[in-house]
Amino acid sequence: MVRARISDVAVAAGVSVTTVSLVLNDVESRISEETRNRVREAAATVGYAPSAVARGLRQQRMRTVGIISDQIATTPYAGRMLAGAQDVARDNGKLVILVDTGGMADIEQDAIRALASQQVDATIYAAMWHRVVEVPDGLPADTVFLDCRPRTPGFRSVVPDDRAGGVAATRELIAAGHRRIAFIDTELSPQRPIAADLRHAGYVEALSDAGIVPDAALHVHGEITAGGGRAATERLLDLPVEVRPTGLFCFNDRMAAGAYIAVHRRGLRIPQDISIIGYDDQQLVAAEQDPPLTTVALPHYAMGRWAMEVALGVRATAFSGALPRPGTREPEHGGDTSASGEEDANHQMECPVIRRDSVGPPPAQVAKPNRRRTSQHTERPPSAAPDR
Amino acid sequence: MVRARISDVAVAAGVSVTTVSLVLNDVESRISEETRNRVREAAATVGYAPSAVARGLRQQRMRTVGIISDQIATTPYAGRMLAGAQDVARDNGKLVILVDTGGMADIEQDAIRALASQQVDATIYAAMWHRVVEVPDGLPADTVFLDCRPRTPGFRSVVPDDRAGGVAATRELIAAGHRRIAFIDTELSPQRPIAADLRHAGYVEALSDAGIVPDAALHVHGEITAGGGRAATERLLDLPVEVRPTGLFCFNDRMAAGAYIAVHRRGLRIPQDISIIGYDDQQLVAAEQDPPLTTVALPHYAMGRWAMEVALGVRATAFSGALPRPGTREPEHGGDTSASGEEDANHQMECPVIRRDSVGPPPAQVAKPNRRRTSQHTERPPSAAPDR
DNA sequence: CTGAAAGCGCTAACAA
DNA sequence: TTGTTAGCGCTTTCAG
Repeated sequence: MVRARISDVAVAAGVSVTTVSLVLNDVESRISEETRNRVREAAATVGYAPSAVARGLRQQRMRTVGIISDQIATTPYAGRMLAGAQDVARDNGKLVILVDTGGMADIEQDAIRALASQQVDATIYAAMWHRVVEVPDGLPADTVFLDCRPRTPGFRSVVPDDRAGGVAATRELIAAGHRRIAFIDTELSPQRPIAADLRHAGYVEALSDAGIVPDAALHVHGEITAGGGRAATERLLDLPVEVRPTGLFCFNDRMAAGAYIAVHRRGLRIPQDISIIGYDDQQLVAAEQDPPLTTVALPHYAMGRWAMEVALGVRATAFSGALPRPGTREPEHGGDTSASGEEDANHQMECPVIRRDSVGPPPAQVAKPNRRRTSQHTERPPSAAPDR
Repeated sequence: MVRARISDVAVAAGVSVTTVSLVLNDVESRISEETRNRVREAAATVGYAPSAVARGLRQQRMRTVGIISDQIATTPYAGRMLAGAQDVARDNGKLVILVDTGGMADIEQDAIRALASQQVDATIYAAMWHRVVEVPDGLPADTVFLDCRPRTPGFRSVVPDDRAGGVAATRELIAAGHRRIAFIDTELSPQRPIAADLRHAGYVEALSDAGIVPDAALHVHGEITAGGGRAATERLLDLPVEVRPTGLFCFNDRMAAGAYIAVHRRGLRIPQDISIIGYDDQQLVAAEQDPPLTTVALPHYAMGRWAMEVALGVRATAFSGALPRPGTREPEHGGDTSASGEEDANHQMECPVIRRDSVGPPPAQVAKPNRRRTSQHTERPPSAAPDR
């Protein structure tokens, strides 16, 4: 069976192709209702499916968007990012062409050429974990970066606000009453994720805000695995009891899972003896720890949506006006309907705390009694010097 | 800057568009080497990028393949399937258009229409976990089903061989010396995954082959979560010691993680006191258990490859000849180069056992001494009562 | 060895 | 209210 063309419908309906085109695309209502029905029936009976290719060639707009990603496979939460982008694309009548480059530069170049060839309406460059990326040659100027920040400025991008997340995680522990809070960090290798620095900065900021001076002994490092988290935690638990942390902020859930193992091996309980907070809210690991892990969620779905909304021009950003994006408006969708107004072109998305059961108050016997507790009322730590 | 067309290249090179087309597509070498170079230079200087859309319209072949999937986001290992498909597509010069339907029938219909409209060369219908699916109306007859089996026959499909995987898992335990082996199954709900029945069938088969009669008390059920696995395991551990299982085959790694918790809570050790084997080889959970979990891997990457190879016709199957797939051969790739020959159209892919540290020999004291053990020397535990 | 020209299926300017 | 027709950019047949 061969594809029916628009002319077949025209013949079947006894009208011209123009009429068919007008009717099927709901352009103006200058065609009589009767003709419209006749055309629609004819289209149905001949089994007409319009060719997006021919339409695309004529209109120079394919209604597709390309997503170039390194490593779709390696990270389990990458899917949520794609889902967010996908959903927005669908709501705007676009199809997604996905290319996984495996991080290889030559494949990346092929992908860029192929997408240009396909005349995609927009391009998203996605990384599967928050990092700084080199902008590949030939990438369209209006490309939106998802979960990564381009080294070259002038592009729109969205990344998680890892610093604020680090603040939130640390505050969660502080609010529960902890003062000795450790940060279980990744190693200081050159490929260290920038999220590590940001989360650590947030940790320091939150401590300082609470008048707690960060203790270098409580900043430990390990591989980004459960094993790494476990080893680092063991070192922390070896500390003398009066300096040993009562709260652990782990770089991610994977390391937190290792911390659980170390803590349980010592016969300590979570959160009665020690509180733990993770990061990532990784599905199938955070919620299924014993007890369920309190953590900070990475807003993958929301970031995917943001990137696609910006790429399609349904959400304005600081660069939107400056960028050459002609003919992208969808007449039938009424243009910019997002009331969100203009946002920063480099967006940082909030990482919400997911409260489960691994954070509680610190054990009573560890809370060092405050020596000069004369008329001390509010949270004023003895260690905080009034001035320097 | 406006796209350069082929005519721009022709003008720049001082030749006709025909020549440019011939040169750039490496068609016959009837063009002189000198002209070829001139054309290539001209193309480079004007920054020519051919339009896949115009080419597609002319050739009626877009070199794209559509993948329709329910739920790309929900399962963490789905990515590997897409990666497999993606890699094969790339090696064959195809681009992947991915549509996530979220399992909604109306969106699915839109997706099918949209892909037909895009004139994709092939279509893959993927589920994110092994199940039987209804074939949606309008799906092309040559669609390949990935990780699911269509209810209507006549389509090509690939799924994991869960029965053989169940056999392999159970044999792993039997080979280590276990005789009392439990199967921690999912619940018997109507939406029960077919993998559960298959793995259980494999379990029964392996036991029978080893001359062990399956004990109904050792077939327990729970939710497909760590909590479900934990509860089921606790029931098993409550059994009198002489009937209590020494080996646990869990429906999946998630439930196995729950089994770990239950076992550790009882103060038992893995694998010294009890051996555990999972299923799925779920990244970031199986390998990071303490001890690392022995499990059966789901061959997602290989299934993704298989589906794409079959969809593109680079791998033959039983239905290949019968199906109407005209004009799909790639002249430049020399057609069918896969030496694998004709395969069954409904392929079952092997699930390999991943050996880690959660399976060992059963504890000696539990091994009921064989009554007629006349000349037995090794491993005779003193605590074992000669008879009951 | 190279070029002219038809046409893939559709939209949209212009005519009627 | 409807129809004619010129392309969109490319490949490919057929002539030179």
